[in-house]
Amino acid sequence: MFMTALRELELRHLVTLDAVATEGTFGRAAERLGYTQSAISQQIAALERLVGEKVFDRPGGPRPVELTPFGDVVLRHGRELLSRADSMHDELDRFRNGGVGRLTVGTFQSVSSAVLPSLVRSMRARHPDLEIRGRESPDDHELNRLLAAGEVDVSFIGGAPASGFECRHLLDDPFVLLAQPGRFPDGPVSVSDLVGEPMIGQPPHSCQLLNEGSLRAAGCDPTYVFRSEDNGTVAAMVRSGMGVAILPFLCLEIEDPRLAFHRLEPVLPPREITIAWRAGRTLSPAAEEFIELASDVCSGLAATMSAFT
Amino acid sequence: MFMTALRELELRHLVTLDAVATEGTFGRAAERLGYTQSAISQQIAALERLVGEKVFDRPGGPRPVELTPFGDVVLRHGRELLSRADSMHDELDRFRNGGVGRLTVGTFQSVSSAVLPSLVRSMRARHPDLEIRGRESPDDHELNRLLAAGEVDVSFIGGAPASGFECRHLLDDPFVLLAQPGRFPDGPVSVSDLVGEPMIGQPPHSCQLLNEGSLRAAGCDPTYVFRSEDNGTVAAMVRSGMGVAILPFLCLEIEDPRLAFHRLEPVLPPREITIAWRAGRTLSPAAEEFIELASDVCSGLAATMSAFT
DNA sequence: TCATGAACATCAGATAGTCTGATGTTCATG
DNA sequence: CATGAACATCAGACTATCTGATGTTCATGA
Repeated sequence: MFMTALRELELRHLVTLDAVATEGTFGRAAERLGYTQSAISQQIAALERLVGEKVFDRPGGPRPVELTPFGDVVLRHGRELLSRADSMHDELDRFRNGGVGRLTVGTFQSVSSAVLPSLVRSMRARHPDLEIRGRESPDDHELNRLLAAGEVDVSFIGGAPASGFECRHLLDDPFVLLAQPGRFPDGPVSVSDLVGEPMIGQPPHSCQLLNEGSLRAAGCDPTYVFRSEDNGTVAAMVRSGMGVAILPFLCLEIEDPRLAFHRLEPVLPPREITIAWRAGRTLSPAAEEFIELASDVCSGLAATMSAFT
Repeated sequence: MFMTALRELELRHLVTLDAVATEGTFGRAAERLGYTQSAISQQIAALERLVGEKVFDRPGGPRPVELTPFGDVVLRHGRELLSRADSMHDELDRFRNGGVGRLTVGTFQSVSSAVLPSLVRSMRARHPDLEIRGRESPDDHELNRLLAAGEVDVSFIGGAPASGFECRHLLDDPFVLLAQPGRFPDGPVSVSDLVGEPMIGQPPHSCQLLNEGSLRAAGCDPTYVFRSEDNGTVAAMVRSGMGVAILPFLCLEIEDPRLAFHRLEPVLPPREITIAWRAGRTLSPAAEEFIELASDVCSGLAATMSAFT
């Protein structure tokens, strides 16, 4: 709760006080500030009315004015206020550029490992003073909640966002089959060949639901013998021969020789990776730029991916 | 030199921003601040014009407004500005009371030893946060110069101050004769008895000139065989029998049994101790109070002195 | 002693900003 | 679809501030 006594104080008054104290006379201060002497006289009078005491002694005649001890106190505080206002102005400018502030991003595992590293590196390189934070959750609903609550400014989402959000499509992430090498011949595997195959998957949320739905639609009602949140665990289970897995491409460690991956036929509808924000809310320039950069990085990623699949 | 861009910013705008951000709606902010909703709307619009961006997202309909990221930056800085303005207000109040600030006092040796200790103790007791400084000089001209230059706020002066100053009389400090015990019979000594007597004195400035002039006027043209700035040295020379000295009473260490002091007849015009400040200059409340206290302390001292002489 | 000029104060009028009160627009809710 | 909450806008009154002209004070120098 802020006081009421100086509510009518304007920065202009303090700028004038400073100018007069620096220049020594009302006239020169007027010249410096582009006012007339009369205006300065009236402004100082207004300031004195506001603070309740004379801030200058006017010796009269052709002698310059001089700060009173009281005026000196006002001036010292006034200069602090002005320099705070200046730094506010500077920071607003930098903020308009995306250069300062805090950007909190919602994300989930595969984006965190495949997209964020280079994206954050680019943002940091452009704006070293921007504070970038992340909140990771495997669950789209949770990410939507964080976004709605304003706990994150933007969030990657593995699918279409809930209503009340706007989003931008970044990437189609195809589902691929993960199996032991030799379990299937090289090349695409038909969904019908998976009927009855024990499967490893993630807990039933977000893209896992999408993928199970697609499989059923394609005529394969999968049986899950193991579910884990952790993609590494899923891969390990597949390596051990416990079953096969269908995962979005971005979840894979494609260099692992102990695993083979196959395209599926028919192709399942891919997981769509988007970045979302609250509808109607003004985004910070940093967030706007982040979205642009994310789009660029994902385009690059899409090109790399199409070389693999 | 302060920037120009936010010169039209008023603290009122920031108070309003804070109120709306806290209350959540323009209407409640209006109620809190005693305005109408329309006024709040216009003030926020003015603020947005000044900073160049929207500070609130207005979702429309019956939903409350919400800060934009930009508005959040403005608010954070604005609150700092407001709290600075508050602390300025507080300090001005304390200053009006004499409680803060710096008070620099010009002084000379006998005042420093006889008057200042208890005076400074009283001021400190009343105003623990007031910073009290002193500048000592044996020469009234130097003290006047310090005063004129504003290097001291008030100054004790051993006589009438130069023109351009106002002063307050504090004390009449009588000149007394200092001699070896037995050199003169107890009681008053006639000035005529000092003719031809070798004398010890101070260098020819300030009260020393006053005292020599008075002696000559009383028919005694003194011969100085030793001059020292330091009253201790003068006393030592008298003790050693080199001569006698005429000094203001306040310069004496009256407990020294190796020295006798005598009133003079006729009584020489006393040294007048005053406290001076620049004419026409507003004094700080602390300085005003210091002058009052000095006056009190010196009244007490005058009573003590009259018991001795 | 007096004219001069520097420096601040004051006044009147024009202008611009801000407040109030009434009215308009938007939109979630039932 | 009517209601009501919430912000925007508008007109009019009022106030503050600026300009330009004029007044007052006072150190200086002829």
